[in-house]
Amino acid sequence: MSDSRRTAPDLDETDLALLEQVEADFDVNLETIADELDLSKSAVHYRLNKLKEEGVIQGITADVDPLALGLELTAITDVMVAHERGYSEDIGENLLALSGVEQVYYTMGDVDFVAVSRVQTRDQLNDLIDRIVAIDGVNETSSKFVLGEFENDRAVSSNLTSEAREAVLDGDGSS
Amino acid sequence: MSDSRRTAPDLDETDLALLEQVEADFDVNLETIADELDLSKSAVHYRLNKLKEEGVIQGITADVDPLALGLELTAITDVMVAHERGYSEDIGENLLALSGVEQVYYTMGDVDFVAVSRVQTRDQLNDLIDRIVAIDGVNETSSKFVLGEFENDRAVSSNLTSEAREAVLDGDGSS
DNA sequence: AATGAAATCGACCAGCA
DNA sequence: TGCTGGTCGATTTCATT
Repeated sequence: MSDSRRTAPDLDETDLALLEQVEADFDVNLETIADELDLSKSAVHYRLNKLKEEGVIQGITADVDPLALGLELTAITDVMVAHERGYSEDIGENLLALSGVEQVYYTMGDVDFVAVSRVQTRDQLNDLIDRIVAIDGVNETSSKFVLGEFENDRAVSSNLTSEAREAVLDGDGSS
Repeated sequence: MSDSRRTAPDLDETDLALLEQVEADFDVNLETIADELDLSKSAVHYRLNKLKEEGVIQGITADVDPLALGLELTAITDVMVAHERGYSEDIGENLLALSGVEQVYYTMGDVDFVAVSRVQTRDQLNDLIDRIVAIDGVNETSSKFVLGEFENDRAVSSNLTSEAREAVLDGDGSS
């Protein structure tokens, strides 16, 4: 389960602007970013390091196009489990461990888990659903086929409501 | 809608291994990767460039921890729309445009869209759902609260079944 | 597709506001 | 604490094979 970081660091507007930049594209000169933000290269570097150390930036990664690997079929599977025990964590891990499963959410309500999967062929999809059902504790599943995706490029920082932005900037200042 | 690339490039095992590396962590020396793959730095660089040009690598980005921005509440919302027209695309865009919405899937079945959202407070969540319902064409929604996430770090390349790996490596060789 | 050399960029340091 | 400017090592680029 994601259980990242304890300390909520307070960020200023420059940090937010920087995050928006690098969350969209890190494959540029530091100088380009520096110009954009009216900062020196060193200052950008300094802030980036801090953000990494604080865990705000969890990592720098390459984004791979699933279609380029032939993963043309996407499905969303609702998973219902037998509710007796505290096995939720295990079942979540088991779901995620299945190859093809990209993301697993543990949810409140009638549905216990939502899994997003990508595969190449209908056979693989069939097989994957079989493997989900075979997990110990899984009672029932219901899958939706994904016809299209609208993606935000995962831009967390550029996707805040104005209230949310303010709340981020209102650090408690206790550092 | 994601409609990325036309040409399905054929990749070899080195490309796949390289993708797995950089998809997990790009914040390292090229030499580290080169050592890992028994290649020269230049060769690594050459292949990375090719992968970027081919669109296999869509970009290099910083991954920001939503929790660090106070986005502690995640919801998955099923959206049902009025089915008369071909407005699906518009509705998808409208959903994604709402701040707080991170990802939108267009699905087959009883549910037409699935939206994943992140916000800081219950008020923001309430407000977001109101804004979803207010979109023209949206009929009904049903939301699940997310208690936990199991994430694959979005590692597309390291998440292939053995069949899928083989299918990727069986390029048609037409380049 | 891969190499090595030349130009460029980023990481780090000491010092400063 | 956050930033500056400069240095050195690393990376990108390009001509060459």
